[in-house]
Amino acid sequence: MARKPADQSVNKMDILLAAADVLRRNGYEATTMKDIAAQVNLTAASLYHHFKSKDFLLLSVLETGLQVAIDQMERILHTPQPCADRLRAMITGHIVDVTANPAVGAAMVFEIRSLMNARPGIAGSIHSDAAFIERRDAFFRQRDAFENLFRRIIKEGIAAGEFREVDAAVFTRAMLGAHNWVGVWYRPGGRLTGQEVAAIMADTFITSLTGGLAEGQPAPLHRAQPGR
Amino acid sequence: MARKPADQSVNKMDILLAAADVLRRNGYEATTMKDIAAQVNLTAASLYHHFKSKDFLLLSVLETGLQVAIDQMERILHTPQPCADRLRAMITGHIVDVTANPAVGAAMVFEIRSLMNARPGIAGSIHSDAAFIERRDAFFRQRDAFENLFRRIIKEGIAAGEFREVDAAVFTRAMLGAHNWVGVWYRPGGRLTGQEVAAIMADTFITSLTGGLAEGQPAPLHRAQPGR
DNA sequence: ATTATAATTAAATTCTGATTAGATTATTCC
DNA sequence: GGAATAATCTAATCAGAATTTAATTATAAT
Repeated sequence: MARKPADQSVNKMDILLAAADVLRRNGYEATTMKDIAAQVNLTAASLYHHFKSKDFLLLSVLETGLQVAIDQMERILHTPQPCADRLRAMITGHIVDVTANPAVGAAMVFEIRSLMNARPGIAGSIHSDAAFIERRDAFFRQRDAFENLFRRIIKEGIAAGEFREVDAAVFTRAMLGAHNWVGVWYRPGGRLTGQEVAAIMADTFITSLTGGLAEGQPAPLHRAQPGR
Repeated sequence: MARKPADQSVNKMDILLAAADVLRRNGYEATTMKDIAAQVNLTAASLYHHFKSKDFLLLSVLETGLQVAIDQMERILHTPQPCADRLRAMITGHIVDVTANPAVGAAMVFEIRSLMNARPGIAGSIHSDAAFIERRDAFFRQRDAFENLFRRIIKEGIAAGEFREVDAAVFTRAMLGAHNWVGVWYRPGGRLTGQEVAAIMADTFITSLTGGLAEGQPAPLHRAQPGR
């Protein structure tokens, strides 16, 4: 046919990564197409060759980030280890992802709402586009599925007697809130690596579930000295 | 002097609450002065009688929300109870606040970045206003102070032997991430009340620190059955 | 009642930013 | 080399939004 990805051309993935980065800094509404374009040495108009609209671009960023995370979790989940070990792997996997690419991680936290509000017809987005709504809803289903992966293994661990009885829904959200927040405060090159942060966080939640008594990494416990 | 708060007039606090609500739904950039004004039956122009600019309005929303939280924490903190009990009170206090007013809670999560980016001179905000920068920086100092309240009591608990040794910085952020996230998913009238959510969350983190062995609420623990 | 001022408004101003239209340039296939 | 198409650009278009200005209305104190 014609022109291939060459020197001056960028592909969609380049744009998505650049967009994620700009989004992390500025947020969806404050990010202009020009900002994103500048990041990959294009003009705003050029972006419309790759994406139908700003909304679709955002959606693509989020879809990509989420899919990576889900794939990884699924892989871990179907492993024949104790629940605690699998959960530990899931937590560290997720957090390492987030620290490796804080832009996407932060977008996942902050831009969800913009996506929800990208209502067709309503001032702002002009998508009478059923296509958009459909893809957006699919994204939200995926996100729920992601949350469910965690919820499920917690329930499994409780059923197996590995974990104490907790409210799986709230516990899961506490975890995911903590994970998501990492994308906000984590800075590469700081005191801790992504791996280290991940290990600490996993320890935090696994200890909460097992009381620090079960298998897994050692979780040194000072016996409480009642009464301060 | 003249006109007092009467029928048609609204006071600043009315506007702040309304603004928090609109902000939660739309986010800072997507929220127009008109949106906020409509919420209190005013026109956009009227808001400028009460607030110097949109940035100042946002800042006021956040300041108010944070101050409420800090006051409450301080009160709890200077109580002569074991660290675990004080921490529990702090967690539940914070989360009940968030669930009682998810708008402010969510703003605290989502709008922080808009506030950071409200740079004077830079396209968008026109504050060459040193006043704005000063107040904004003061806000960030307050936010750090808030985080420190939690960090401090964790360290105190570790020193007292009540808590196991954790990385206080990361643990604190895990907690606050979980708390903040509540403002995002919590819906009044759902399965759980704010109090219930708060209790579960407090339990989650305190158990992680004490191994469920110390004082405090009972944290039933199924002995792990090693090897699934 | 008069006056001073607080609260509000409608209308104008000015900018920014998403999106479109119409070329232009580069690349591959024949 | 020519045809077809991809990738990009420049220059409009167009709407929405923050802020300003210049009135207008209401209230309290004198």
